[in-house]
Amino acid sequence: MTRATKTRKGRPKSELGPPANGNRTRIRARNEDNILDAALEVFADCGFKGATIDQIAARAGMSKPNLLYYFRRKRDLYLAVLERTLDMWLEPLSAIRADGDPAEEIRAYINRKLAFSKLRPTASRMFANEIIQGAPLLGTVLQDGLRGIVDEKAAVIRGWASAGKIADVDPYHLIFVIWAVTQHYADFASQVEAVVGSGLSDRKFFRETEAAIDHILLRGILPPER
Amino acid sequence: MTRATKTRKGRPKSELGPPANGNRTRIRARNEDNILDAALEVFADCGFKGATIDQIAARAGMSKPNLLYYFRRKRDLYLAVLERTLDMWLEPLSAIRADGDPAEEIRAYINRKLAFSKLRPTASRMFANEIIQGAPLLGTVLQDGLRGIVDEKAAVIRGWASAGKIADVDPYHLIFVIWAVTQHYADFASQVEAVVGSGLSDRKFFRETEAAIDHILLRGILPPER
DNA sequence: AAAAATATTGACCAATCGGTCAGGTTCGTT
DNA sequence: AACGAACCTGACCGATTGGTCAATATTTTT
Repeated sequence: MTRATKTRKGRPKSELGPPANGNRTRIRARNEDNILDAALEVFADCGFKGATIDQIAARAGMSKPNLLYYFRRKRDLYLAVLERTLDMWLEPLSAIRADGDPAEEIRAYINRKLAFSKLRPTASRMFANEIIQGAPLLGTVLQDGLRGIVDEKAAVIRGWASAGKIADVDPYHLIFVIWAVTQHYADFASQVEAVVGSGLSDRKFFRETEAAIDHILLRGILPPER
Repeated sequence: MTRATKTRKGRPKSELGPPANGNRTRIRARNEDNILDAALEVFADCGFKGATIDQIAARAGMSKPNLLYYFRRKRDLYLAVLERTLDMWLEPLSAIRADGDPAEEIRAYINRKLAFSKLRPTASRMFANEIIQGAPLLGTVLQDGLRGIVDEKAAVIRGWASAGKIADVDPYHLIFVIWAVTQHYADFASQVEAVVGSGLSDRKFFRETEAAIDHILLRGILPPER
């Protein structure tokens, strides 16, 4: 109340989050990006409840009310971060081509998924956090979209198995195994690091990991000939 | 202040948590058990920060101050739950025998680990939560104990590989792959359920899972002969 | 330049939560 | 019965935190 107390009011009040006109501002685009980047890190490190808006705002270089100006609720921000990376998470699976060489398609899928774990480990960890706790906030969003793609690709893999081009393994379990293994190196990186002292960001270790996974999943553990 | 305000005081005050004499009471044993059971569920579902003492106390059928009477701090309870299941978590690996048949030892290890995921899925999820967030509270406790056993068993596996009894795969990666796959069905159960509609508690699905994992890890994905 | 829209913040609030405390009840022992 | 130890609870407190609001600063538009 420094001076002047007449008629001014800041805004129409009810909807001050989104932009009035349809398209977004330069400043808005930049800030939303910074916020989403910061939120990804903090949510991955602390989980949904553990993360605080203050923490994210500080990391994004702004005040808490300013962050809330762009994302009205913590949950909104959380879901925005997940949606932003969902496509990247699903892309490797989508890229499987039914008309390619089966063994090579699967090997390429494994390697793409591992590359994602290397490139976006925090995104992987954030998904892991959410799913471990039963996907309470992501809910059906992920699962509906997921099931369709998985069913589709499982059919492709089953076709390969029926044609004798790959071993006769259940396609769903094959997909689960690939998910499990490739994501393990991102989600449980702290454990891997504790045991062997390296992570996927180490180029040499990445190549070794890739080779070992490819070998085990494609050729198995049993000796080459008996 | 109903009446009588003379000399009585409840307790010596400073140490009222632990029992005065060495051994524990019947009531204490029962309550601690209930609390640890309840805490495991809640911590697995919500993570450390997300879980509340009230929630755990309610699930254990007692008041919050009463729970705090047995476990003075939330962190104490958290660590107690982890320690209580750590042995079960490590046991399958410890049970690997250097003088057994290599392929059978590894297959048995895989199956023991999967059985743990079936029997104690919440324990697995609680460990997963902790490790994903960098094991901030478990810290070196798990990792020190872990590394020793892993190094030991990795040496055993390496010996088998050198002797040509199994394929020449890096033993550490082999262990990571087995961890990843077997724990996946507990930690990401909600995702598995969303895709195929079943979990390890379904006997038929459990047998299928066991068979698929054994097949992929032992024999690989490539067709049996070319 | 002035008005309008957008961006930013300090101060504040209500709810939640970890933990304390004084006192009361039950249990085991003699 | 009685006495101390163990067990239990309602009430409370301080700190944290998600979210609001009025007011101000900055940018964009006319």
